[in-house]
Amino acid sequence: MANIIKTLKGTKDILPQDVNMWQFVEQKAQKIFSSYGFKEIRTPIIEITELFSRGVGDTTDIVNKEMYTFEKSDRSITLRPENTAGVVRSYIENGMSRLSAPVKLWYKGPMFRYERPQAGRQRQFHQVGVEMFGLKQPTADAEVILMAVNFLKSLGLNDLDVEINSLGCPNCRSEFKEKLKKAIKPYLKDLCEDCQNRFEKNPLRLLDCKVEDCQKIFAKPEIQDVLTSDFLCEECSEHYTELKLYLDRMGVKYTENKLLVRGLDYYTRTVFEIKSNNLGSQNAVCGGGRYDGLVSQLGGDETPAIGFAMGMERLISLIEKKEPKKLDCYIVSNFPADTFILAEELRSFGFNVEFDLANKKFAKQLEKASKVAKYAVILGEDEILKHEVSIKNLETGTQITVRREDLPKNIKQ
RNA sequence: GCGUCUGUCGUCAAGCGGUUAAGACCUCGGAUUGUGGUUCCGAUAUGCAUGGGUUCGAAUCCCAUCAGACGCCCCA
Repeated sequence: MANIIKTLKGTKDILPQDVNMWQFVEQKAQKIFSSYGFKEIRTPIIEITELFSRGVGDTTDIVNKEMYTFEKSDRSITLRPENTAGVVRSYIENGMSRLSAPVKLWYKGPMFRYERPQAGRQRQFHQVGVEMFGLKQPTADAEVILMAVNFLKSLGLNDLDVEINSLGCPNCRSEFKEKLKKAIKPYLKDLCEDCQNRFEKNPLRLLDCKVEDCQKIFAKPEIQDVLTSDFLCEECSEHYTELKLYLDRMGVKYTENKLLVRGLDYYTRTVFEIKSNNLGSQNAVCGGGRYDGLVSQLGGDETPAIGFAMGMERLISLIEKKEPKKLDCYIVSNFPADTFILAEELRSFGFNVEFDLANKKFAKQLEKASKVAKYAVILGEDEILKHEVSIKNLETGTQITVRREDLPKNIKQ
């Protein structure tokens, strides 16, 4: 056992006994997102590195220190750390701006980030997400948030907190950033190391620092005044107000969190996050927002867009474990040639069927059947001669013998 | 990249310087060559993450490495 090969750090096998949970989430995603007119898209897992440095943002941790990047044929290639950039690339490359707006897309698949694993965080992890292109109206924001909430409800997750905020547009946001920096600057040297970094890189992130001394400084009135000031320009403010109106009318419960700042550079105006109290410190199951500047930044026409991503591992850890399904039938017989034929017949009716390929004893076969199947179909010498089969319901123990052609209608799927 | 804790069979574990390395589950075989899920027997770690060290003696103590869990940063 010493030299067996193991999965890489931060990666996991999804074993057969857990696959049904994944399928459950994927099927719900397919069903709910389709019901809003979203179409699935599958983009490559590897992309040119530039896509992410330009799309996700040079200053983000994701691009700076978390990407799996390698050189191949003089090109720098990267395993996707998220999928918005890839979907935007595809939208532009395939001329989807010529389709009638909105263009609604959803995806699922693995993402890769070189990080230290912890609860709810893997190096290879999986997301389901959606992107909607071409609509600047807050109705789009409302539909996307509503759909996220309904998707989570369909998984049986009802007690999650939805938080929303508006970051404003590039104009009003940069004004706000300057004001904030001006207010904090006098105290800069007293802040923790992380905060000092954030001050330059992303001043909005300063707000959620957990260090007590930093919090004390941020609590000062002159900083609080800036924080609570309404910095949104008229248009952004209207957009945000209208979104809240729709959410209220739809009965979506949310809290406004002025400190909510998504970590990726591309977000504008609406940002939102959906959190659970049962996940440990990585408590967001969903994060998303509007990114009106990204399509043009990646070389497409000016196109407003909004989307979200959810972490599948986090979702699955919150939903109740489901028992894997049993086989419909296990055929018990010591006549393999006849059993092959019977098994194929049953399979053609849509049943899941297995039988013993090792010619084990009758009792052993029945024991196996009771563990893996709902029915044991017994095909012995007597049955073969009379052109019959015996069907044993393994839960109730009752057994009947029927003519062979009547077998399918005596099995409940 | 930093911090804390943890690594004994496929799984869950006892052991805490001298044991033949408990036990349970799973798996396999038998009691039981056409009737299972109950029961009863039996099999399955020359091995304690890996590599060094301390010791007469190490799964037990020390160091390093690797891996896992959780937290920080950041994010889904």
